[in-house]
Amino acid sequence: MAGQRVRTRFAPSPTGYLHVGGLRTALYNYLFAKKMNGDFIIRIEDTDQSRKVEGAQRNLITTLEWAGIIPDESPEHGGNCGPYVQSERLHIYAGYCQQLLEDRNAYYCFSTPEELEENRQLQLKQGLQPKYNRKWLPEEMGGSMPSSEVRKKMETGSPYVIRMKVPDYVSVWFEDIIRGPIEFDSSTIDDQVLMKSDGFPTYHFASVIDDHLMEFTHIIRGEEWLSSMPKHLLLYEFFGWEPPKFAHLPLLLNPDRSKLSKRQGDVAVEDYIRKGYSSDAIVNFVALLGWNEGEGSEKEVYSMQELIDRFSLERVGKAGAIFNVDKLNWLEKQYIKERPAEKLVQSIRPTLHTELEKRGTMMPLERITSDEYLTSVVELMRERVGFEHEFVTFSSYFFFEPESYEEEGLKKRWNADTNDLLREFLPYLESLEVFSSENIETCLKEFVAPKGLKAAAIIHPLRLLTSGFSFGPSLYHMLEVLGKETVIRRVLHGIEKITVPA
RNA sequence: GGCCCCAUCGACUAGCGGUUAGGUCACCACCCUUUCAAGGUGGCGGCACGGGUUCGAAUCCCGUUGGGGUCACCA
Repeated sequence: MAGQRVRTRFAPSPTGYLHVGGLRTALYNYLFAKKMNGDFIIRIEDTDQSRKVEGAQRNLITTLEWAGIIPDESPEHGGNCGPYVQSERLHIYAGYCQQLLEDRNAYYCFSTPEELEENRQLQLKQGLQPKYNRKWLPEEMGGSMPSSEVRKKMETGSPYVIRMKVPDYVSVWFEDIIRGPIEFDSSTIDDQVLMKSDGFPTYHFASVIDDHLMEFTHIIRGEEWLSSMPKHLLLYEFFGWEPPKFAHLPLLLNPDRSKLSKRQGDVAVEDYIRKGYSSDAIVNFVALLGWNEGEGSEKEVYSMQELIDRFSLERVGKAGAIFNVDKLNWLEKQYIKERPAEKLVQSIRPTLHTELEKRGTMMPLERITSDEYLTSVVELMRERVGFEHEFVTFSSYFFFEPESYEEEGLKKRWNADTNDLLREFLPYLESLEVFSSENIETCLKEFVAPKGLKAAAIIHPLRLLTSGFSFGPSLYHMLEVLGKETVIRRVLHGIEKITVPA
């Protein structure tokens, strides 16, 4: 094991969308592998045919790649340890199962689900812990079932499962990278089903076989798997394999501290993508949910590369963490503030075009879709938006005429003279040769000074008429970007429309 | 209920025997300012409890409480 190349895996079942908890598990696996110059692999655990969802595999991988988590091996990328889909490895499991049977570490069980349930109820009624009663444990393995009975059932073609024979009263011990030593008593665990009656392996069996065959050095997975460790460890022992190192991650929690689940908010990564979160922010946020670099670091914003450089499993916490959107929102803003304008421009274009198709604009199309124009908008708005799409939706006045004027603003900023004042100011604006923020500012101040008025008397109404809102970026800069024509048109139109509040 | 895991501000966390218990988000106030943001300054707010060990415990040990996970022919 020493000196071996690190290999980690993310092994989702294709039953739906990628859960944010799954994203974090995948991320930690990825970060650890990359930090150690190793490989990160995706394996699909589709041993439950009934839960399989069409397209889920594709979706899982696409979403991970969106997040920047690119596998070195996967069903879609290939690799030397394939196939990477468990339903294509059935013959492998069958072989290993046969070995277990021969070594008397596993046995056939013909109990029906109804029988099992009945037994369970009975035990419950007697105040006992529900546990398989080992009815079909053969005589030669210490049970009470004669092998003739087993053979008889076999010959009649009765459906069966194969169970592992858990040794009585042995202590199973291992050292978790995150949690330290953990010990279990085998008497508390059941004779786990290894092979289901449909011929498919259970998770426990398939994952142990594959983890070994695919040569993973570290298994990093959610805490919900901690309690099945003894079963897995016993299997490694049966086969005489050296188990990999294990790290069980703390769970992601709902605000009420239960395991993060639907019905208490969004849990699918796609939900957050749809809302407009960037992979930068999501990855950064999720990485910090359970990990920090410690040593007095006060860094909050990490790129993927920085995470790779600094990640370590030893610094993953033990306690569950609540998925709190406030911090995510803040991170998203940090990234928007830092992101190069070209990138922002590029990413808002699609939103802009769909909006333009829907609404139509009075502004020159070539101008408002130009790099130059969009860059100005982005620079003016980047500290004021929470999501990239808000460059278009939240500040739509850069592209469309205001459809209404904020009522609160009107009430506060309008008086009987306002319309006349604006009408009088218009020619001054119109006379500006160069419609720059500096010129607009001087012009406005020179207009207002002799009247003994404050600049605010005209600043606020001007903002209201040109944007429809009482808030926004620096007025002079905003007007410059909008351009003389648009500004004059909007003011004129506004004066017509607005009647002075009584 | 059995087994297992966990426990520092509302949230994410630093802390690994001696700190005025630090940072970030959120919240509040002030400053900056034409508005809104951004930014700056400050504030609010925490070691679950009880026993030990120790000259000294947030830190080590035990217990209590609380929370979570898991007990499937699901993963």
